[in-house]
Amino acid sequence: MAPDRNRRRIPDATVSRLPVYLRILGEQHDLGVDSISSDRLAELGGVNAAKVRKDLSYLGSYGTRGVGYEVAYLIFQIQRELGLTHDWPVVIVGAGNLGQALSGYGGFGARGFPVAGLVDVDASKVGTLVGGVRVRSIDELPQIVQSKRVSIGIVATPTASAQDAADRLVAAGVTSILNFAPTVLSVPPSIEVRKVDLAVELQILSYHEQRRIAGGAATTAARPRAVSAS
Amino acid sequence: MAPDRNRRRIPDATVSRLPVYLRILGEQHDLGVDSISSDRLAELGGVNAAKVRKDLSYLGSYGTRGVGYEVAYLIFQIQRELGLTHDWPVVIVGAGNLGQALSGYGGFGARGFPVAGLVDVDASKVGTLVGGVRVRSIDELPQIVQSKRVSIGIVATPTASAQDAADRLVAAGVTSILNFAPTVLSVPPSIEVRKVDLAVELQILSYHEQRRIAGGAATTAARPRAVSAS
DNA sequence: CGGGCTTTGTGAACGCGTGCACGAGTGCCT
DNA sequence: AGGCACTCGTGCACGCGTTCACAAAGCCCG
Repeated sequence: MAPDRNRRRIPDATVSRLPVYLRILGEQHDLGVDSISSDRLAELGGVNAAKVRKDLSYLGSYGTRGVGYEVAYLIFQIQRELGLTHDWPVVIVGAGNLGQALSGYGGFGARGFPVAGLVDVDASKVGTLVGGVRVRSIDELPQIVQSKRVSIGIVATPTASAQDAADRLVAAGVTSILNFAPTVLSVPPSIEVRKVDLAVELQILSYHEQRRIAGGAATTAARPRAVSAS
Repeated sequence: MAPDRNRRRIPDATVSRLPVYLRILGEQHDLGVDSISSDRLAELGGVNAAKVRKDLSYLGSYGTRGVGYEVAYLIFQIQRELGLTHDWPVVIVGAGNLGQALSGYGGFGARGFPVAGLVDVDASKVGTLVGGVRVRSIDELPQIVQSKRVSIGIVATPTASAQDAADRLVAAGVTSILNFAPTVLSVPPSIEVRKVDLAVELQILSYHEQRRIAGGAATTAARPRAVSAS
C-alpha cells in the first residue's frame, strides 16, 4: 500500500474538475475507447490540455508518454481518489418541490449516491410517496443516518428552515452538507458544506447580460426594485 | 455621470459574491436596519471583512467611514451593477423532474427572473400544466424568446438532449445559458454558460469524506495527535 | 537498432484573488 | 473646538492556480 497516496493534498480546483474527467472517461469507455490523450480529454472537457495533465499528475504518473492514458485504469484511479469505490447514501431534508425532484431523479443512485431517506417537518407530508421514496418524519433523522451509515445530508428546505435542518443533520452525525437554500449555514468547522444557489447563478448571468448591453451607453437611472428578502 | 462605471471590470470572484451580499442586505433591510458595517456584513455572509470592503469598492466608494454602508443605497448600487434593475425573463427547456421543480419554484419570479416559458420536445407533455405554467412545444422557442425578450435560457433536459437544447436556445437568440445537464455544452464564444452539476458537488463532498476516513491513520503528520499505542 | 514522432510530466513564470495593515475620513462626546 | 472611537478604502505581500515550454520517455518504422 503506497503511503504517499493519502499524504498528497489535491488542490480544490483540481478536485472540482476530477468528476468532469471521470464522466467523460466513462462515456469514452462505453464507446469502446481504450486509450485517450490529454489533448482529447481537454477538448471534451472544455479545458486546457496542460491543466488536464497537471490535474492527473496529482493522482500519480498513470499516463504513458507517447500514448496517453489507459481509460479504464484512469477511471479506477480517479474513483479511488474521490472515494467513489463504494456508495455514499444521502439523506434529503425537505420534501418540497426541490426535494421531490431530487428524490425522483434517478441519477444520484446511479452515480453512487442512493437516497437513504427523505424527511420533512410537515406531518401532513409524512407517509406520502414521492418518486418511489416514502417521506418520513424529521424525527427519524438520527435513526436513518445511523442505521444507513449516512454521512452526506442535502438541505432542500425553504430558507427559513435551512439552519434548523443543518443543525439536525449535524446532530444526527452527518459530516458533509449540500445546501440548496439561499442562506449561509453556520455549522462546526469540521463539517464540509457546499452551496448550490440558483438565484446566484442567474444573477451572475444577469451581470454579464447587463454588461453586454451597457457596453457603450450610459446606464439608465431605473427605479429601484422592491427589496424583499425571501 | 461617471463614465468609468461601465468600463470598470469587476473580478469574477467578486461578481459571484455580490448576490450573496445583496440577499443579506435585503434581509437586513426588511428587519429595519438602515446602516451596516463591513464587519457585520462579512459575519452574515461568512466571509472576510476586508474582502467585503474590497468587493464593494469595485462598485465605487459608497460607504461612509466611521459609520458603514447605507443599506438601501447599497442594495440599489449592487442591483444596478448586476443588472437587476429590471426583470430578466427566462425560458426553461425540459419539463422533466427538474424543469417542473424549477417552474414551480416561485423564487425565480420573485427575484426578477420570471419564467417566460417552459418547453419540451415530448409532444405528450405539451399542453399539460406544470406549476402554473403550461408546457409548450420546443418549436415555439424562437417565438417565445423574441416576443418576451428572453436572453437567458435554462437547460433542464436529460444529458443526451442537452446539446440540442443549447443549440436551439442559441438559434432562438438566447445569449446566456444555465446548464443543469452534466455535459460540456459547445456554444459560440459570445454565449455565456454557467453549469450546475449536482453529481459533481456530491463527488467533491465524497472526496472530503473519503479523505477524512483515510486521514485518521498515518497521514496528517502535521498535527500531533494524542500519542497512543501505534 | 537508431531516428523521428508523439505525448506525458513538471519546472518556472505569470496573473489573479486574498488578507493584512494602516492611512484617511466621519461622527460623537466632552 | 478638540480629541477619540470607529470604519472605510487601498497599497502591498503572499499564496494558489493557470499556462507555457521543454526535457524525458515511450512507440513505430525502416
